[in-house]
Amino acid sequence: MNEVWKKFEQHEPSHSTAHHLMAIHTLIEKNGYARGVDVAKHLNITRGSVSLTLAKLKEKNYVEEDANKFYRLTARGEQIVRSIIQKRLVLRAFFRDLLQLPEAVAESDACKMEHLLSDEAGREMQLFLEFCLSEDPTAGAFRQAYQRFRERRLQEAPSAS
Amino acid sequence: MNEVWKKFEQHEPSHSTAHHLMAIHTLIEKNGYARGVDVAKHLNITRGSVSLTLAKLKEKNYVEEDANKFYRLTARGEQIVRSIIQKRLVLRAFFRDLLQLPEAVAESDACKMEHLLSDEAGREMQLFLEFCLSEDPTAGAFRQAYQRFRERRLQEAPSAS
DNA sequence: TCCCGGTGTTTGGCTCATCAAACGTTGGTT
DNA sequence: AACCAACGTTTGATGAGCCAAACACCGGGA
Repeated sequence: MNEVWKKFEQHEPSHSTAHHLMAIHTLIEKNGYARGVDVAKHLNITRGSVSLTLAKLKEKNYVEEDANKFYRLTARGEQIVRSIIQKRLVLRAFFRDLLQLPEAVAESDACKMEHLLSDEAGREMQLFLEFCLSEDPTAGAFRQAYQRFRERRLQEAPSAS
Repeated sequence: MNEVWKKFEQHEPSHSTAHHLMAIHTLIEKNGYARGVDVAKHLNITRGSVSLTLAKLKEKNYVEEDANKFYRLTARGEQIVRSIIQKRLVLRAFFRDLLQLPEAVAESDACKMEHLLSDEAGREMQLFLEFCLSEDPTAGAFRQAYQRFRERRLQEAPSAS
């Protein structure tokens, strides 16, 4: 009956894959290189685990390593990282700036979902957010009206499910 | 450095757990009962797998079974199901009605994320959606303005990342 | 030169969630 | 009473990801 739910497990990239690729990207941005031990420290897991995981990601053609075991992202890896970064930013902004959730919650929710959001949804969400937070007077009026609506609601029912 | 990302794996409930509980709920709603084989068919997995998984969920006090092996949700299980249903509905409506994504994409994205969204985010999202889709004139104007904004954007750049 | 610290790899083990297949139990038919 | 079909359970296996610990390499002091 239900077929959609199974796609979750096979979802490419997995949460782990996503964060390994993101780690390499971030480390190269920051330090100019990314070795296994750097990835391990960044993700707070062991070198052994990183070694195994990155070997698989190498086979899948997401990452490469040079003669000195320094990791690089392939074009495919870069593409995935770009798409995840876009979704993370959009999700975080949505949660924080539109829904007014605390920074930490916005961050955590965005991190949990960033790799699962479809490309289409990522695009549409960005468009939507762009308009919502724009200087457009309608958008501004909307934000103010929502603000009032929300406060009224929270006063009426401080904790309704 | 990064500590948030690890919460994903330990996230309670897991995707699998969520769908087992949802299956029991749905089947009882529809048929009045839920046996192992019903859950298996509904989730499209084997009876063996269901047997093992539900044994664990019984230990975690999410489900119970009566003398005839008919499953029921405990109060804790019910609570989780309610929270997931709420998030699924909110997410689906957000994707479909606000972002105007195709039904199938909205459904699939909602299913992937429903169990990961925090309660706070679920609540705020529902509030936001309620206002956006309400009869409030400001909300109506906003929807129209966004519609125009979106179409303008899609004409300008039919496929920009 | 010898050794040690930092790094990568390998191995054995663990949990979760799945499968296939064998096995057990039970209730209804004949 | 005998049997079969439906159902639950158990077992051995798989694949992802993780850990700890042992092993392997390599380069820079002393």
